Amino acid sequence: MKNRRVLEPIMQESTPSLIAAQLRRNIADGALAPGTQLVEADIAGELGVSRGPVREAIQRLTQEGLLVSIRNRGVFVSEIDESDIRDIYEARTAVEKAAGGILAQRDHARAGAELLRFVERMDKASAAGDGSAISEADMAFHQKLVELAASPRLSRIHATLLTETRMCLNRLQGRFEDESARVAEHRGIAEAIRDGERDLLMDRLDAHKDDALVRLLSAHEGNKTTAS
Amino acid sequence: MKNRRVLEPIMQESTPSLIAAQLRRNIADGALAPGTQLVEADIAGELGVSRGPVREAIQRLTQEGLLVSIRNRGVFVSEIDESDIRDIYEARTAVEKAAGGILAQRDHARAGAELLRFVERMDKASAAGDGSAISEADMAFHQKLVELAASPRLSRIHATLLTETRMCLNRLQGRFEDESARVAEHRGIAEAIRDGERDLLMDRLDAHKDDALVRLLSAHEGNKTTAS
DNA sequence: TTCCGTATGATTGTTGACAGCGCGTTGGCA
DNA sequence: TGCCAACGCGCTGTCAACAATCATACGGAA
Repeated sequence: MKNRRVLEPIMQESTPSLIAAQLRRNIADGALAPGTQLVEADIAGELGVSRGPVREAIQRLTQEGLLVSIRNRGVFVSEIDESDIRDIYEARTAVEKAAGGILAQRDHARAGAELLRFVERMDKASAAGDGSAISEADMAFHQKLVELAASPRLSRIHATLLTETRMCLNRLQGRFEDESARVAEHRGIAEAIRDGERDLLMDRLDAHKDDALVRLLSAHEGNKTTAS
Repeated sequence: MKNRRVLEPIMQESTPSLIAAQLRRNIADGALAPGTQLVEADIAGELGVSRGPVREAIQRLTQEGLLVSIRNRGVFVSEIDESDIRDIYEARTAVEKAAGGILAQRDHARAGAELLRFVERMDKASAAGDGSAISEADMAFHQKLVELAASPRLSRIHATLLTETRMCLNRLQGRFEDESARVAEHRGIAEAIRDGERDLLMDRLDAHKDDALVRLLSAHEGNKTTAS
């Protein structure tokens, strides 16, 4: 049986996966604010399914750390405090350094070139002044970086951390001052990979983390009053 | 189902958690061999609970990567091939390097001293020729290393990777040749942390990974016939 | 003999209902 | 007025039953 064209993998996503994806998106982009309570029955009714699949989806997000569940009370969207922001970026950088290390010692050139294309996208978005497009390309850059390392576990871990990062970024809401610097950082990372400069890459990834933390934490300080 | 336990510490752990822990232990120590099918109804009957909690526990382990679920077919204990072993150790080392980096720049001395205690335990077990005790202390060392970094996310990720490591180690089953070298490696890592020698620590963690991979992959080669 | 269609059995996916726990509120009492 | 206890409500935890789906085995036709 020979198919000249790929007949579409026709893999229907399971119901809980679909629900989880939808909830995850809503949490990531801030539609569901931190602290919000999610009620299984309400969501089930809203989606037209039973509580079972909803429960399963919620359980999944709980394990990802996006929700916290209190027995016999309810599940709530996780609140993110300053130490969480640090933790997220620490963990994310750890994963990206590992991925970068793998890339630096095989496939430098191709991976670097691929990543530079994402930097171009960021650059265009920056020139157009489209803040959300910059963030989008930013996320895509980091995701691609890890994806290129072809490590299932690193990819899975990173995906989780990336949605948490999105939650962090919602606090900034477009008030970036130095977007050109942000683009330059990514270009530096991509170039270090392209050239196989392992040590330089590690330094730049660490610096990228530190810069992001400075930006986020100062902003967090400013938003403190609205956090209650 | 009624719980007739009287005056236990309080059964605050949820039922699915207990089931998941039990299954996880059985998978980690090889009681449930890779490829084994788990049937919800059977487990439920065996434990005297309904399929609901069992399903939730299975779903949790699936997300951890210990089980693979095929729709309408069943869930099976994950098979681990050579690339998985590499991936597990790559990811685990990434986490431990991050944790080590945090420790090296604050709390060197205390953390190093604490870890050296675990090295002592390994040493004693090695002297006694107790293979499983060595592995136990080995795991405990790595867990403690990450725990000391006080990063919730790194800890959670690491815990998952550690159970997968246990699955890998089941293939060796006590045929270690150079256990003294194994102990020495851990001592070297602990000392590098104690002294705040960041670069040295990173090198030693990488070396530890490479050594483990050599051991495991050669053993894996030998076990290939039993893998069908 | 080989291939296709069908029947059957097993297992997961989904549903609605019931029970238990904790919080908030209300009512009574000092 | 202030405090305590009992009550009710909302929600999750758990359960048993039903539906959907896939793998396998079997039987018949080319």
